[in-house]
Amino acid sequence: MKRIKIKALLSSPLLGSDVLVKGWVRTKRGNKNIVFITLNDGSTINNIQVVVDAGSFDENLLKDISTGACIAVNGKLIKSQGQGQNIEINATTIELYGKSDAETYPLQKKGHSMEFLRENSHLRFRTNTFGAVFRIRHAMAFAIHKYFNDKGFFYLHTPIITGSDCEGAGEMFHVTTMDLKNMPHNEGGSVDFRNDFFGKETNLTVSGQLEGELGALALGDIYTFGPTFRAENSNTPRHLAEFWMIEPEMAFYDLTDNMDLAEEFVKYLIRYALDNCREDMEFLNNMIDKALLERLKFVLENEFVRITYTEAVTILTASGKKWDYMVGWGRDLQAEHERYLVEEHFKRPVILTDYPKEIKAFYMKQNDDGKTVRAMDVLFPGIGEIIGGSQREEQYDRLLARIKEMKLPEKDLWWYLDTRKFGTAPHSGFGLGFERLILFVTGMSNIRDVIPFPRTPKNAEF
RNA sequence: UCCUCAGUAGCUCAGUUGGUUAGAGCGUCGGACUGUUAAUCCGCAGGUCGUAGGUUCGAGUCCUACCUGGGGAGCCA
Repeated sequence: MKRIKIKALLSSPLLGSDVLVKGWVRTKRGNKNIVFITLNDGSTINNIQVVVDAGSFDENLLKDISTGACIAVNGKLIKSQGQGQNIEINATTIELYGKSDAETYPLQKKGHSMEFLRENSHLRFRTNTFGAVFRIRHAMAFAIHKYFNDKGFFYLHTPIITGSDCEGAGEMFHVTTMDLKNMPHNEGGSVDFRNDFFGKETNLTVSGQLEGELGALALGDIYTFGPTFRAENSNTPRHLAEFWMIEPEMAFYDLTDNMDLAEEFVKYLIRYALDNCREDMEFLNNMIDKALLERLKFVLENEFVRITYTEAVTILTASGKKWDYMVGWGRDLQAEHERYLVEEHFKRPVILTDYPKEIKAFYMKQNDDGKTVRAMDVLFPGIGEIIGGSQREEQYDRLLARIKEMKLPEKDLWWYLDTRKFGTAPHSGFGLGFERLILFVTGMSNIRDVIPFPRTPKNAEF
């Protein structure tokens, strides 16, 4: 007999038919005569109740069916006599695949703290919350590919090991095959990488953007979606040392096109989650964040506010608020400022544009005022910056001048500069932190709980 | 990295101005119950109080350092 997934079983139940389900026991209760097993197989947040006539089964088998055990149940699908569910399975045979010692199995029937479950990341998939989160995470990954594919974007695989440290996005993890206890040094005292695997210093990528631009300036519209690495000692609920990023890069897009795409893209993903992950979303709305669905619908129904950095500074100055950090043109906006704009002043997502060039990356297109660049940050309530992007500087001379001004290693960027030398084109792009999107969509509050195996300072277990 | 709070039973927590044998709920285990819903009821077991020093007649409680975790900040996505 062929196994049926619980999701399929529940969506079109054939009452009276014999079915075979396989899954993990959530709870078991009952007495000498009748036993109820709540079974979940991960296909859906919903469980199927298995009813067992205790007299017709081996006592020891029933004893071994404890929370966490894995079983296969063959039985008849019937209308439930009880209250909590419509259908249930009247067990004919039960095969025990794997026992789960009740004394040592970490997960109880009752709830656990997020911190405890994080220490048990190998088992937390078996909880309702993490089942929901990771099903939604999958759906979002799928929707990202669908959105871009439908729009004619090409998925470009940019390298994970990189030989350049030019993006300036953060501290990098070194990649080497050399003996760490016996690193060769050259006369100046610095490490000699000439005999290393790549013959030069290499790192894990902090962004695929620069390579993405190379693709866009030939294929038109591309996107990357892959892991990125930052060796920053960031200890916050919004940062990971290893996280996934989506970076579209589009030829012939100006900053407005870029903003339009970013807004449409994020709204598409939110709508996809609401339309396709309904039960998981409702569970999270009930158990994790009562305002989740309402907030997501609000974001869908309202346009993002678009203002310039200069306008934001004016608003912040005029607010009369006492800030921990000073507001002033030329200073970067702090979390408290961004939060005020998003959560108090506008009460909706905000896109800030045209930042002072001094606080932004070298590749951003310089405005004619000589002071600002065509940057955009999309700010979300509760999360802060979810997207950072810009129109890129396509003029060779200006880009080179900026590289020199910022004392970046010009010779390492020869391939990047070549795109401006040969058939340059206006283009734009942005980066979306995948886990930050998942945070927003699920209502979870710690980024470590929306990636299966979080990598953070002092933590690489599992 | 900085600020701040916390670390006591498997889990979640209580523990009075420092004072005898450190408590509860849940879970586990044993028992009861013929339809349960994170079942219910009865009972047993379970703790070198994060680690290392120190103060004191006496430390879970006070002090110092370190470790781990939460929240906030910085860096950013």
